[in-house]
Amino acid sequence: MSDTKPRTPRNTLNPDLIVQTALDLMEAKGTDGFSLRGLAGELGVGPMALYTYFRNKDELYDAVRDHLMALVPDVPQDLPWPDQVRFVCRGLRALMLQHPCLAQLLASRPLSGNETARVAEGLLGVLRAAGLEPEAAARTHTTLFTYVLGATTWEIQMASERLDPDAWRRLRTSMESLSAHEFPTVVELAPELARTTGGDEQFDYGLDLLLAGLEARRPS
Amino acid sequence: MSDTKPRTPRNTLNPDLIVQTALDLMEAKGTDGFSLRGLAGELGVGPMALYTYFRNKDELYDAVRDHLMALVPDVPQDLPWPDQVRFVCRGLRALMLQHPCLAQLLASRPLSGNETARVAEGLLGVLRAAGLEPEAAARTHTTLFTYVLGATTWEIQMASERLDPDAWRRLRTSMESLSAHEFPTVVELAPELARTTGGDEQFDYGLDLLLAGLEARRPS
DNA sequence: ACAACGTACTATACACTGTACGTTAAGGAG
DNA sequence: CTCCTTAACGTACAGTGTATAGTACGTTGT
Repeated sequence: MSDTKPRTPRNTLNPDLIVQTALDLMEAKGTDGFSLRGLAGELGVGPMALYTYFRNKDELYDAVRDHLMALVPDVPQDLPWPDQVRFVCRGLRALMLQHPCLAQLLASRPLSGNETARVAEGLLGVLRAAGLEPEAAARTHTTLFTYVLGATTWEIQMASERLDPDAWRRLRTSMESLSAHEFPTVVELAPELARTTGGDEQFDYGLDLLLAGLEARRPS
Repeated sequence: MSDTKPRTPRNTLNPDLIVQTALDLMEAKGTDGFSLRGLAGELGVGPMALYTYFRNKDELYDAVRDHLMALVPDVPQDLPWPDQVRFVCRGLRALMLQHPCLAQLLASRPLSGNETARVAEGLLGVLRAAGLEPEAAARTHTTLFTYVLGATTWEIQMASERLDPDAWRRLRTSMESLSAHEFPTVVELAPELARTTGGDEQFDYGLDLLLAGLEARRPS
């Protein structure tokens, strides 16, 4: 009977549960709205309980990132190598679009963890099998990764801007207030720029450019 | 005599002074260490004084971004167009490396402001003059911009990781602890990956890939 | 069976953050 | 001189991550 204190029972927490709940929260309330206190509250636990499993917020972020990277599918082996490259890059982009927090997690922390290594292994293996020398394979891998990162980060950023009607209208008016005399090309291409910001076609356009450059470079 | 309160005299503040001081602070203490209170303190003023000139922190960020974009040089007119593209992209990257906060400012806010438009005008003009159709010019502009953004953001991120010897060593050991059986290519290419992360050569490699793809695509 | 121990969690506290709200005084206009 | 706009102020609020110390539980050794 001794109702000393309604202490939460032990072993209610574990890393996987924390990571999964953190991920859910990030998607529900946005990456910036995520906080350790909010996460602890969701788990029915004091904020400091999380420090039993993660040394700090950044380490939790790393765990969430690796948890997400596990969802990048493996490369199919029965495709020409440029299509394999497309498969990996599109898969990573699709995952970033589905989990916008992944973009920030990838951009703000170094790559580490087994699942991240698995994705790198897939792409690097494709490039090596395509006949690229070690240095070219490494450079190409970094190029492709940073392109996917930049393009998709930008896409997510623009999409989230469109969601806030106030910010979106202010952006439109600031665009329209540009001097057509000072910036003729920007004003002329404004519709195209707005239309080509984001979307599968835009992403594939840049990706194909990189692949075309790769093929043009190799004797093959 | 009435020494009521040592109020700071009026008109000590103006937008340019605030922006310049904010920029100095961001470079001195890092983008994350920057705070409105710190900025106000540096200016010898209460935190709320800043709200006379900027509606919130984001608007101040926008002003700092545009202030920095003014430092991107204009495109020289007497060059072949691929070199003009290189000039703009390298110029933007150089500025981002010199002012690391610019990377975050570009990635986290939409593009607006006259100086930002000026840079876009320069690159778009080059692409149009090179014979690209409006849509292709817009797509290429977005591709180039997102590549520069992603590549340079990543470069800055990696460089700052190297500065913290503790984080750097943890990254090395986590790399070395990867199973050579599970990730043979990653382990094999680890030295190349480490060497090709960042640097002018890596940036130009990707940029040249994009330009080669562009030239291969156009009849010319 | 009972005491000891490590561990999982809690409580409190600190030094911060951005900013909403209301106040006050300086400078210019009438 | 008075009035009014406005630049800067002070206070307060609801947050943040996390350092430090304390507490109750489950397991283990005897």
